[in-house]
Amino acid sequence: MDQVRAAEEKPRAVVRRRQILDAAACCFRRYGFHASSMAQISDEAGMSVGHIYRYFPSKEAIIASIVREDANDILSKLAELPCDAADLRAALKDRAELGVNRASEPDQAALMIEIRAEAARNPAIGALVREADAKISEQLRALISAAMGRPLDPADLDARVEMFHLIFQGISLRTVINPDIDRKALSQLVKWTIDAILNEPNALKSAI
Amino acid sequence: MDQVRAAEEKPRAVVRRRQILDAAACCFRRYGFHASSMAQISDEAGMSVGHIYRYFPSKEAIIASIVREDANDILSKLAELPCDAADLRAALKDRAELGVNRASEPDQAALMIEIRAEAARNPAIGALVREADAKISEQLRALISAAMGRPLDPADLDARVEMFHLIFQGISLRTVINPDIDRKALSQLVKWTIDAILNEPNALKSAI
Amino acid sequence: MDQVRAAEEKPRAVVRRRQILDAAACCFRRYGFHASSMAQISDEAGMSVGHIYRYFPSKEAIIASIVREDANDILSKLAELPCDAADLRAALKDRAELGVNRASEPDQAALMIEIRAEAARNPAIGALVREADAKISEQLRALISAAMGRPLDPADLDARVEMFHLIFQGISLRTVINPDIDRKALSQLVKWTIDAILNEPNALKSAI
Amino acid sequence: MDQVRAAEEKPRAVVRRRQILDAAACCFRRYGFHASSMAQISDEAGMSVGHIYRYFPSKEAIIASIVREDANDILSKLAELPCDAADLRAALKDRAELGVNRASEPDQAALMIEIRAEAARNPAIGALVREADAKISEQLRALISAAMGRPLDPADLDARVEMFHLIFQGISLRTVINPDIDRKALSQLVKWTIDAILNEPNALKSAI
DNA sequence: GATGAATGAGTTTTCATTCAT
DNA sequence: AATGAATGAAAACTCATTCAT
Repeated sequence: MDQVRAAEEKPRAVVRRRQILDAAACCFRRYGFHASSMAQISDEAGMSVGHIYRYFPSKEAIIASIVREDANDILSKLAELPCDAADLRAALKDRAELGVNRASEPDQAALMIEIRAEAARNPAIGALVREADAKISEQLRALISAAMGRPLDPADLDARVEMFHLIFQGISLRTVINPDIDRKALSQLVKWTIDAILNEPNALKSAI
Repeated sequence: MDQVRAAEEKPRAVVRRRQILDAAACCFRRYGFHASSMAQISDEAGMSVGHIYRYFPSKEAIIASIVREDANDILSKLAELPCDAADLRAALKDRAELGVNRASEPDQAALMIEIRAEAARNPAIGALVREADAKISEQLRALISAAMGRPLDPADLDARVEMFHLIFQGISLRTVINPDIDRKALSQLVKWTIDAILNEPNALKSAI
Repeated sequence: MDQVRAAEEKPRAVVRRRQILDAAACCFRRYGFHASSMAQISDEAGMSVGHIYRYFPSKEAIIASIVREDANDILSKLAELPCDAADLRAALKDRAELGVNRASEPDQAALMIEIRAEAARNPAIGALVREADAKISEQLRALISAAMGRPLDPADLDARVEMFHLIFQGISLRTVINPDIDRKALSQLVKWTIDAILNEPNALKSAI
Repeated sequence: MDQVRAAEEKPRAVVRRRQILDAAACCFRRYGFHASSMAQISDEAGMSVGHIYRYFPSKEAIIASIVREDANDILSKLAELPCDAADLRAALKDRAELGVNRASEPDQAALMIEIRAEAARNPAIGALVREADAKISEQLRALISAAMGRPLDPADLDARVEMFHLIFQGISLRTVINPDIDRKALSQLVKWTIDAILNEPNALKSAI
């Protein structure tokens, strides 16, 4: 019986946490972090306010969890890319379309901007986002280095990494303001941009 | 003395409004729209809370004013660009560096993301931002068309316009998370990207 | 224990609402609707300000509840009167004394005038009071018709109904200004007045 | 020149006070005492807020002035009645129609109820209203005694005086709630009521 | 485990009143 | 005499959080 319990006990909590996170994400997307009240979240989660506090010590902790999940999501997507240089460049561009589509999903976009805006003002969330970003950047550094097939000056490499971040987060940002972009055309432009980022020889020298 | 007065009397209100807008922008950058209380703004403005309401009917009206000023700022920058196609392409790239520097100013960046996050949930602010965006897009459509020297499919042109928005707003977005980007390298990457956006023939056909 | 609970659980909210309404009525009588702050009401109710808002969505909703209760109170008093014409005329006059006593209770009087003053300017409360009044008037029309034993011109009947309203509400009004009226003498005058209202043949023709 | 001044100086202030009182009465009728702001009054009076304070030390002082004027108005109307008993009874009933019409003027009615409601809560205004009422009551006592042609027990007389107050103030009260009363029919009923008040022998004995 | 009643500090906004000009 | 800029205390209302049941 203890085994049955052990097998159920933990999932119970996991399920509850999921309910809460989904409900919260839903509210946050619609109203933003500050305009979503715990009462709204508990309504959406089908759970009492007080009960949420058994699973999360505060509203901010819910936000933090959502930020972490969002980062892990991206990381797992990046981990699916091949590691050998030959396929990588093609794979990166092939994936561009998927990336564009994901970044321009209204739900994804709304949450992205809400998270970044919160990171700008709330140091705790800011640290979390930066930490998550650093992990993604590390992956991107490896991918870009491999795709370009030669070592880059660190600052140059970092700038190219930023360009990757920038493009996909920028798409989400734009989606919030203008949801009617032609995704096909945008994907093509993103591919050309990736080409530019991966092909040009030296961003630092040329810049002078 | 009446003349001195006449020259100062009207500005009095203008000066007050400026004080308030500057104080508010300062608070908004640091804490966001919702975490900035009218009390904080009035402290920062060196003015009583009640007095702010002589100049703005609500907190939202202050936000709206700041949004409008931000848009006008960009529009006036775009208006400085030459209109003849010959210089335009070069000018656009020359201006890229200025644009990157502006977009990566921490103050500018923080306000940009705050405004967009607010636009995502507050319909009134959303409409204002979209309206301002539309004006900027119109300018950009003319500039890109002129620089490319030939007509583009409207959806294709719009996508290229979005790429311009996306890059500069994306830079602000990234600045909030990672303020230490090498601006020189980033400027060079942006120039290459602008080249890609202005040179490639047809984003819609290739995309198929 | 569940039964005990079931018997107490629902009343909990009812008890709370009562506490709030009683506290509010008390404040309203003493200071009026607008000079009674939610803080005062919550003090009087022995409850936090925020908690009141679990039971009433706004201060105006509290006022509306009190207005409704006041009207229901009068209606239930009228419903106790006999329906057959024979007893009615006597009953109306017998009840006059009770009516006078009720209308000249200082608490009742203060609330009555506060409600009417509010109805004069607040359209929502005005509608509520008129609606409640209409119900009472309907009752009074039936009672007067029955007591007079013959049909009256509608405008004539309505005027007599208004005289009933006027007398009892007027007593409350006067009580607020002059609480020391001799209730016995006043009751007698009211009885004579009711006689006048119920006996005279035709108010419209004579008026010409 | 001093004489000219003296003849103008005082009127200037008098005119200003009038402007303020008229504007205030207008606002008070529409929004009530508490919902009328000094800014609204000053707008209506075509005068700056600060300037009003040259003529009235506070908002309450304006209210007090209006209350006093209202009372004087009624007193001067009563003073017009004949003093000899023969005509008086007829005059009182003749005047009933005028009284009914005045009391049911919406403007008059709105102010009357606002004043009484304020008197119920604000001791200073309460005292003022009672004082004014006392003067009117004194007049009414004389008129009723004269009209009845014989001495009444003081409490009896006072009750009849109250009935007079009650009827006309009650009409104002009802007008606020139901402005569509048939004034002709109401006047007739009021005349019958006045008959009842002036004819019946002894309110105190009969009441036992 | 689960509820939701209860708190009170905090929010935006209004307004009578003062006072320098 | 006249203005209206300026104040700040108070209002209605919200909400994250706690805790008895």
